[in-house]
Amino acid sequence: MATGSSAPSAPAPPGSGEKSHLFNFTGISANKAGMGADRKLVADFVYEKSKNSQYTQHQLELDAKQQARAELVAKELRIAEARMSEIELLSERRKIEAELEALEKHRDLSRTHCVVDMDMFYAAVEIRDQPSLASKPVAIGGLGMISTANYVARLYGVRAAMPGFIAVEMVRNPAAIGSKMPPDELVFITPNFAKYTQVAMETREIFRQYDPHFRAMSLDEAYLDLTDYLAAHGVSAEAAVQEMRDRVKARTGITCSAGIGPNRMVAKIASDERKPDGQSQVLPTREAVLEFMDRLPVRKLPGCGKVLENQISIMLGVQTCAELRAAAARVKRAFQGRKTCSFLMRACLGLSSDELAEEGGEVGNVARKSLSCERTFRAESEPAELRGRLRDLCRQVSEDMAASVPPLAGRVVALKTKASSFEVRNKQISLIQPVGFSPNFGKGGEDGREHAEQETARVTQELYKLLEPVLEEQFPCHLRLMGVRVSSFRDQRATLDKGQQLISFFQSKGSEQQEGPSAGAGPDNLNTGMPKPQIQEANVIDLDSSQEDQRDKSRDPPVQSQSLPKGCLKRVVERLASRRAKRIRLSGVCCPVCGVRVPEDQANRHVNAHYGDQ
Amino acid sequence: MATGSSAPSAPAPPGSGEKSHLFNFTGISANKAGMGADRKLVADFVYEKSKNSQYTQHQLELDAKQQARAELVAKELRIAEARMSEIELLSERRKIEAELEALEKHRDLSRTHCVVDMDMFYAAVEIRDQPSLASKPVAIGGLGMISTANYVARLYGVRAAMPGFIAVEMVRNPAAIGSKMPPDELVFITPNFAKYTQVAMETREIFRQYDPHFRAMSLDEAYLDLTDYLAAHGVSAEAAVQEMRDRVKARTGITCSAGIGPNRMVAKIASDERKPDGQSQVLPTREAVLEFMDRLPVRKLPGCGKVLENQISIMLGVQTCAELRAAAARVKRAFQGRKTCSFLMRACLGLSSDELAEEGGEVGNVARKSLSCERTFRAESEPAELRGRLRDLCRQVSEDMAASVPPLAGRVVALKTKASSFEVRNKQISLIQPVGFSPNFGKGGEDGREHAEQETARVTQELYKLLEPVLEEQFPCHLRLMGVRVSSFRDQRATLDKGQQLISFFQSKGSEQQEGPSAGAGPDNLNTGMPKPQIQEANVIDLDSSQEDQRDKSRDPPVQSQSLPKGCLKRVVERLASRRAKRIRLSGVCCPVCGVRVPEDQANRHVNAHYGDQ
DNA sequence: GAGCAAAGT
DNA sequence: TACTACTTTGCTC
DNA sequence: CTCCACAAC
DNA sequence: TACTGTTGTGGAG
Ligand SMILES: Nc1ncnc2c1ncn2[C@H]1C[C@H](O)[C@@H](COP(=O)(O)OP(=O)(O)OP(=O)(O)O)O1
Ligand SMILES: Nc1ncnc2c1ncn2[C@H]1C[C@H](O)[C@@H](COP(=O)(O)OP(=O)(O)OP(=O)(O)O)O1
Ligand SMILES: [Mg+2]
Ligand SMILES: [Mg+2]
Ligand SMILES: [Mg+2]
Ligand SMILES: [Mg+2]
Repeated sequence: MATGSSAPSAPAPPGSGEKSHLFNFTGISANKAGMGADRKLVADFVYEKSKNSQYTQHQLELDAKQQARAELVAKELRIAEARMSEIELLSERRKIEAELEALEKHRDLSRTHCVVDMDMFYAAVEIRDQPSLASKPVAIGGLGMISTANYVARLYGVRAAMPGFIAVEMVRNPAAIGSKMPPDELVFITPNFAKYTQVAMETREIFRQYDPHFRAMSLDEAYLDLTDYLAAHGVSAEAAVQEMRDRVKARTGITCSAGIGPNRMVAKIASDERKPDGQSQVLPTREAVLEFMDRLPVRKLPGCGKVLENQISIMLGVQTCAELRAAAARVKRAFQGRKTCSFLMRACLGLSSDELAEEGGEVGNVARKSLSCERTFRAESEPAELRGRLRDLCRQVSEDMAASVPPLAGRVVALKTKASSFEVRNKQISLIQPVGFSPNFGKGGEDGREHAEQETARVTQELYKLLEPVLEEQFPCHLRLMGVRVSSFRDQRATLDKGQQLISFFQSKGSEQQEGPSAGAGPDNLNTGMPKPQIQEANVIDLDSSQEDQRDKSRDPPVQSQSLPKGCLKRVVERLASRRAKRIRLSGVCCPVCGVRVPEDQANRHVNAHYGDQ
Repeated sequence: MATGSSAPSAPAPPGSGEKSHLFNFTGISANKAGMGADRKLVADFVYEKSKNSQYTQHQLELDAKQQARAELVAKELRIAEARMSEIELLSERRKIEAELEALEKHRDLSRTHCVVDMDMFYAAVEIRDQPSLASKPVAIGGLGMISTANYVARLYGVRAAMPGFIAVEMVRNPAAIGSKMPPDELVFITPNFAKYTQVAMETREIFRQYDPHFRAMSLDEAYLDLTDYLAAHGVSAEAAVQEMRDRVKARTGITCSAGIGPNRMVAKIASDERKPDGQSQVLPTREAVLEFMDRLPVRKLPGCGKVLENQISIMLGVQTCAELRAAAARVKRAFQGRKTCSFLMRACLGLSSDELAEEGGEVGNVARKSLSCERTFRAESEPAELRGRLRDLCRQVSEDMAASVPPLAGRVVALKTKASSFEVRNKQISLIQPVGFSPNFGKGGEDGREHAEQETARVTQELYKLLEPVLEEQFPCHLRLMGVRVSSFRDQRATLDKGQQLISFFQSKGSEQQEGPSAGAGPDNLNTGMPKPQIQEANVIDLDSSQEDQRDKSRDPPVQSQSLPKGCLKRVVERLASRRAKRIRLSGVCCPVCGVRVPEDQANRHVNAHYGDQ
């Protein structure tokens, strides 16, 4: 099925009438698309709607680069394979089989994992609060960007991460994208993050009863190890999960879907199988797992995004996990030396890690590693204007650092810029002395408020003084985005809102890393494009693994939400947060973003404040 | 038509089955109600829905007090009249007629005033941006409170200042309030103040071309003196206003209505006559004006709210302006010594002031006299919690003061509280040295950001230190609202978002004030309830008037918006604002709330920030 | 001047 | 669960 | 360590 | 007019 024929090494000519086949893979790919609208037609539609935009121009360049690399590797692979003798091929095959068997030995089918994921989460909350919307196409977001859409809108091809103005046209003209829906008007709802957080906290109360150590991956998604619960209660996983989902629905009025499997990755993928309000189980046998995996498009593997999917397709001619497994030898050759290699090998066998490496944070919470704030705006050249925005970002970051528990101080500060051409740059500064707050900051109880604000102003200023010269270097420039980021925290303990990065979450440690450079090592950073780690159970193979400490595998209480815009609103709340944080005795709920306890009636406002204005 | 029979001096028994007739006048009264729903049924419905709430309990107490006072005065009036001899009556009548004639002499019909008021403003903007809402009942606000509603919703009885949860039920059950609309679901939209401000600024660009000195009374309302324009262009008022309205519609996509009359009050009332997308003119003849006024319910007079309306009804048995004029003698007796007296006398003759007393602010802008921030929350007793909220309010006020141009400093600081019983208290502190910012604050240009933030923190702290003890005095308490206000500004020049208070706007100076106590002076503060000033043209009678300087009557450029919630969001924006304010050279638009220039793409966010989160 | 209530958006 | 936010004015004590 | 790109929600 | 915001990871230089 490999395509890779005419490879335009230069950026595809924009506006050259026919759309670039490259842009194609930027659009909606095999994965979640489905339902009502034709993937290709949607991609075409989106492309047509923004053919001549800066955004598209930039995307085309990225795509072309990826495509060229993929095709080059594909070519090299073909050449290398052509060169290989039968003996070499046989030996390789045997080696691969041995490796797969080795992996197989560590397959753990003894535990029962479950992934719960709310259905069309933001949209569901809004529709719950305004049921008359249920029958209409609804998008959460605005004309600029959509965060999610209800299933009606999805029938028109509307998706998360789709610009709203395009979605509008799709709903008005369903025929153009192969949808049989009648023309309609897309209803937009500005996100109300506070509400979603509130709902999320309610769901987590329930999850906790099935696994006190569950991990929340985002506001709408949780990972549970049900093994102990099932043993203790003597119920089937199916029944327990059904009950849990019923309780979520009863408590929040919102449906969720769940996947049950012998490890988190399988459970995660399974959670998507019966998506709206359903659950599905992959039985804990090797056969069931492999059968389940085999029919999956590789894109379904968490960590396999559109770029890797395209690489696999172009380089290996592979679409499904079954094909991937069959092509294990080529995978090795194509991705050798990269984590992607063992990731793919393990993933297509349905293997993943089950441990909860609670690196850092509180009692098992995941430690935050960076904190940032960025904003898109109408492209701007005026230095004074840009400086003003930079200062706003610094203040925001400062306030967020102050509101963290414990307050943060970091040794790396970075400025992110995006030009009106969509070109992104990051410039970072490493410091000897961290910038930020002392660990005792915020302990001032009733008083010390003034001190807190002065400190925040101080950190704002320090960040600004550090980054303003960095910005200065960019002039003249025409920017549409700036962002400020702090990392390398002095104190590891600050908990993050979400639990780990899901990929390494599935893979824990172990990597593929250089087994010696191989075929795929194309020019420059060819083959670069994908970072996916590997799967890795509690008992993992770990070929290389020059990793850190392993610590106790105790699972831990969740509490958190998800990476969300911390926008303007955040401020008000943030302050409330930092203040509230000082007297935990107060009633209220824990904000999953900043971990701070806020009074219930403030919860909405509070969490909203973590998000952007827009 | 006088009612006043059974006068329950004690608060009406709550939940005593039948609703109190007192609560009746708390509800929607004669004025704008109309359309689709039966006033009384709506009032009943609302009452039934919240019969036993703290809110209603509190309202009933207020109503009972007013009702008792009104009935007492009515009784005294009746007694006094019964005592009067025929001669006394005749002499009084002659005196009154002389007074009316005196007022009449100063009637000015030479100028052409116009009031433009956007139709269902907030709702119109939202519907413009989502036209599919046009046919549905839409409310701006939430379950707690509605700011406005579209005309569809109004057919169900939904109104501004109505709690959302009641509106929901009205739309679901239209029959209950005498509406013939089919049951439906009310669509709620969270206000997006930034957008409304943007639209308002666009309308004002147009208004300015018809009267460079026009006054903006709110985001959606402007007062123009068209005299010069009409003379210069030789067009009729009707044509000019029609053209202006067309331009507003073309520019903003939103309709407005307008009233044309010989003075502002008449124009204002007229603007409501053909409300959706219409205009009406009251010709500049005494006869036309009187005919227009005569048929008006007194409630239509701006400044005559539900309490005064009720007083007039109970005390005078008067409903319309015609009756009011005929009852001039009783008006005098009932309201003598109060500004209400001359207000009513002048108003029912269709007289009002035309001058623009630009007291204070910039070149003709209206000077702000106070600045405040208040928040409602779930009733709370915990001192620590309340202190935290107090500090937030102080910070908000501090930031607003900093963002004002020029930055503010005030000599009076006040704490407002509302108990869970809805009882409101205000406690103020007068200072020798004003608290706030030096007039040069914010001149720091590119640098001085840090200083600005430290100063803001300083003022926050000063406000808090002043008010925290005041709060302390209230403990123990159970509060549902707190507010912080600063007034008595050192510097008069800070411009306000709206132009004058519309009542005194109609009356300029002149007052009725004590001509010696008369009949109505009941017990305590009987007769208290109404503040309305009088009407008063450029050539006004002004019986007493121990007023201040008169200054030049030059009209002045408007620029501003309206009193809006400055809520949490405000913060982010506010800061942007204050910063931006320092370099006015930048492109962008002027924020009507804080007067600051912000880049266009930030306008929405900016203005939104002035408003509450909710 | 302090405090409350009414009024407007 | 759920009755606003902001500003000005009038009046009383 | 710096920077970019990719991935996820 | 209008293509996000936050965090983490992998890989290359
Ligand atoms: N690209 C994005 N940008 C911003 N927010 C996002 C994005 N994708 C998802 N979100 C937010 C909105 C979603 O409701 C929420 C959960 O994401 P996700 O579970 O992937 O989809 P979903 O819950 O909306 O629908 P589904 O029914 O497919 O799960 O996270
Ligand atoms: N009680 C209130 N509380 C908060 N905001 C209000 C209130 N009343 C009005 N507003 C806001 C929302 C309105 O759209 C805007 C203008 O008010 P107004 O002109 O009186 O009504 P409207 O423009 O919504 O309808 P219309 O003028 O067509 O009767 O001010
Ligand atoms: Mg989901
Ligand atoms: Mg999810
Ligand atoms: Mg209006
Ligand atoms: Mg108005």
